[in-house]
Amino acid sequence: MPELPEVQTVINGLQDTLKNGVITSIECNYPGTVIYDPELGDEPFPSAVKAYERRGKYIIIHLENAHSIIVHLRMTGKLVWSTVGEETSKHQRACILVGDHHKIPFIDPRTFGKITICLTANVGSYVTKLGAEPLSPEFTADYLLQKLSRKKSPIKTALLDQSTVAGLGNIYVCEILYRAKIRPDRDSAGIRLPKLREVVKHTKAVLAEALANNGTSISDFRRIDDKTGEFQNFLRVYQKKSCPLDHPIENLRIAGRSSFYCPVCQK
DNA sequence: CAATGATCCTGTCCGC
DNA sequence: TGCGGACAGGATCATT
Repeated sequence: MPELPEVQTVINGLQDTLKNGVITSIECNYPGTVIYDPELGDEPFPSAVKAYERRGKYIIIHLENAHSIIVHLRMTGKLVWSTVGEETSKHQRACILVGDHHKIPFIDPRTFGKITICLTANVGSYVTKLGAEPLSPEFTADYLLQKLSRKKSPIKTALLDQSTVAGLGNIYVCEILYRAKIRPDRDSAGIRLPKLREVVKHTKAVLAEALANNGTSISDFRRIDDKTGEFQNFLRVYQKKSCPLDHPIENLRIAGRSSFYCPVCQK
């Protein structure tokens, strides 16, 4: 499940491999995976990469010719830097062709991932309703208090909502709430400022640690060279039987999502 | 307007 | 060994 650290890891990989290379075309191998904005101007390819950007879980590749490519990996998507001629995965849903000799297949068994091609000026219309970037100075306890004070949903659900904070998914929210010692089913609005400071502190810490470890590979996530990340080795509650203090972990279903937590450590 | 539930989809795992 | 069913879940859409 690619979340912020995994998405950033993919972008870091693109910066090391694709760099400012020329994208010659993007082929679509599964209906609906590649979306062309109706306002698209001229033929967007070929064009060299100008810059990379991440917003929440979106990978944004800006091209020199004022077009942009927005990639969302959803649950099982991955991009793998490859050489033309390498065999094609049966789960390849699209393919970014680079120069004359390279390709970046978009492999996504569950087919939820999307690649959108649009004018750079229109990127905002696809990357909408996103809250603050959790690693930015904008993400503070005061910011969270303002976002959560009127919410009726549990804290777990509120943190998964991309309009609260952009880039968190199920794994990291479980880990953050464990570190902040908050039960996932607690009422968002009832959490006071000192606790929210803990949430903010641990959010930034967990994401930074995961980033330093190239993300979490629970199932499908892979780096651009198809290697796994390493942060799965440091998870404390997600899919665990017991927490680091040896208390049994429970799994609560909240808003249809599994929520791993320690009933002893989290109140 | 906000919260909830269904939906998309396939590989994997479990029980019988 | 095989089969049916539950499960995994990010974002979007429809419904309450």
